[in-house]
Amino acid sequence: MTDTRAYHHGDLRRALLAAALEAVAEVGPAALSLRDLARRAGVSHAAPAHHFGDKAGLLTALAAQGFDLLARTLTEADDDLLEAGVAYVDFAVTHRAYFEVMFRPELYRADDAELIAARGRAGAALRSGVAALSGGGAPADTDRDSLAAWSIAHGFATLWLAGALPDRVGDNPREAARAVLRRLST
Amino acid sequence: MTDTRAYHHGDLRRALLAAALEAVAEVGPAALSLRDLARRAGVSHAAPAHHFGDKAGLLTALAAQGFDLLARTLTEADDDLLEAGVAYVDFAVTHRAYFEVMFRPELYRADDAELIAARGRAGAALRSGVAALSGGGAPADTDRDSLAAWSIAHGFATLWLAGALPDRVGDNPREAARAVLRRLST
DNA sequence: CGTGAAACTTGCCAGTGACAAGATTGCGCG
DNA sequence: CGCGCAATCTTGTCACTGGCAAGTTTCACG
Repeated sequence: MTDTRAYHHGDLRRALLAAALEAVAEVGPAALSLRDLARRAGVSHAAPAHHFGDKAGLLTALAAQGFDLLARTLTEADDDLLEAGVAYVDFAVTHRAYFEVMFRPELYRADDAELIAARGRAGAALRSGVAALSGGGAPADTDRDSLAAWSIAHGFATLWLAGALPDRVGDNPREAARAVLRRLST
Repeated sequence: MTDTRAYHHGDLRRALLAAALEAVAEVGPAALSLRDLARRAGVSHAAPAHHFGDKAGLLTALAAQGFDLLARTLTEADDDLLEAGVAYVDFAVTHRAYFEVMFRPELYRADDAELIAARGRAGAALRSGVAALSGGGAPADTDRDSLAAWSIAHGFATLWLAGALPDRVGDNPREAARAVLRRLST
């Protein structure tokens, strides 16, 4: 337990990102306060700016981490498209804070190199899953299929997080998602 | 042209909502500033509070208007499920400001009566469209089908708005949506 | 006409993001 | 070993925001 010393926190960047993840989960990405993060990490109110420049910089780092994690998650379930979709929804629910930042590009620097790379990896994982399933169809078909698969998984996840779905869908996101996602593959 | 007079604007509530719609389109719902709205309407910084209580109150009114508009839009294309889906996506793109507020319940009062009513109307329009198409199936099937249809349309719309879709989908949302939504009905 | 309520204003406070300038520390290089 | 320099962090400040309180103006209705 390396507790907080004066000056040279040692791992401030990571500590701030961890605090940011908590804070986003509590109040959402837009209401995030840099000064609150600083308090949580036990540093002064201007310390975060040194590591991330500004709020957008911090959220950019968070989004990149999120896309990276999503890419790894999707790669694991790559052989089964239905399970990849379920994994996508599960990711959104389990790592809600990441997910909420990732798809709100107006809050971060969408032209960040590291972020673009991580997002590309996630997209590739998705597309390869679709290609594996649809077999040797034309690339244009794969394009449309992956767009459809992504749309339905993303839509369900988003609606779930927004609490917009009717009560009858239950409280088990994986199960509910599986039932809905199945509609695509028939 | 009833220009702004001192005291008793006459139609401040409506003027503020209109200004809010513009402002949301420009900076997003989270970055909305009540004081900016007041300036746009030519009133003092505390005038909005009188009509809406606080920021959440104003966004509640906006969201309710949005759900009402969506319900009417969906009702028009009710007989054709595919076209209803296209209309949903089109609504999101055309009335982006409404759409972005509607599905961010943490920003407004989700228990508002008027809002719940409007949202119910939109949901009913969606469900009736699905029921009409799937014919005399079991209600449980209709449930799942409408969830799937809603998910794919909502997902595509959300991804489109977030700028997350690859460039190859083009710049015509209706056309692109139609291609993707077709995957569901086959 | 006049009175009470509705609509709007001015004034204030705590909190926030961003910036500037200063203090402290550790690391590399002689 | 020690010294200078750059990275890290702090303190101080400014403009802006949301929300509240109290005062002012206007309208509606008896």
